[in-house]
Amino acid sequence: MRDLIEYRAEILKALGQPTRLKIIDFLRDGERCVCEIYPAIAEEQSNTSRHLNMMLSAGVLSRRKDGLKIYYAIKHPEILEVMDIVTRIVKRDITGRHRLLKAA
Amino acid sequence: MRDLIEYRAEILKALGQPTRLKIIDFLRDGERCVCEIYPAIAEEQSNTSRHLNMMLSAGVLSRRKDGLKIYYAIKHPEILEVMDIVTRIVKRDITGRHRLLKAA
DNA sequence: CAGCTAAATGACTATATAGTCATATACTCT
DNA sequence: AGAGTATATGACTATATAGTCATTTAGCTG
Repeated sequence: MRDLIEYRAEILKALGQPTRLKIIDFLRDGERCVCEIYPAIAEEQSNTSRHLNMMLSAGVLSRRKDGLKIYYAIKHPEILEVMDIVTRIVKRDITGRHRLLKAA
Repeated sequence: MRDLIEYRAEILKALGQPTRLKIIDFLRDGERCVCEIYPAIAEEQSNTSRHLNMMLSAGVLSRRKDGLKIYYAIKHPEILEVMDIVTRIVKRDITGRHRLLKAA
């Protein structure tokens, strides 16, 4: 049970960062190579590579080589379920939240 | 959409840390006061308090005062859905993973 | 009010993280 | 082999994080 907690935390932490979230969003409809990902999310190639590797070793992404290119994909469909649930929470919760009061 | 990403990341980050995960697990069957939480997870009162406050402002927990005691609870039932999904991923993925090879 | 209990916070330390720039590695094609 | 493209990594900086210990704040009760 101890190890399960660490592993769960690792997955959730991998998802809990804006740049990585952008990557997850971009990978939603299938695998993409790094050369497609970093321009899409407007981050440096090296930074993107680090985040991809981080999510790979957290068990969030999978990797496939094809010649020069390396394709990353979301490893478990449930990851997208998680994202959908969190999005739902945010959208429902966002009304009346201090966070949005600055937009007023 | 920009703000949504930040907010989603904040929630997921709040869940992605072992000590906070222990708290979430402990709060699974209902609200508890700080004085129950920190002995249950075997962490210092001050450290526990910080994590609780962090999850509160991330929108993961809610807080209720009752006299001297302050009761925290999981704010959205969906948080538990997220935890269940992640647990399922971990349990399925854990076989044949380097992480578990050290136990061999 | 005095003393008690519960929770939060200040000050600090050690470590982790995100990001950048430059470079190295790996593969392809001529 | 050499040029070119795709990805990863070393070295570094700045900031964030988790944790500890000591103290403060808040509310209760005698």
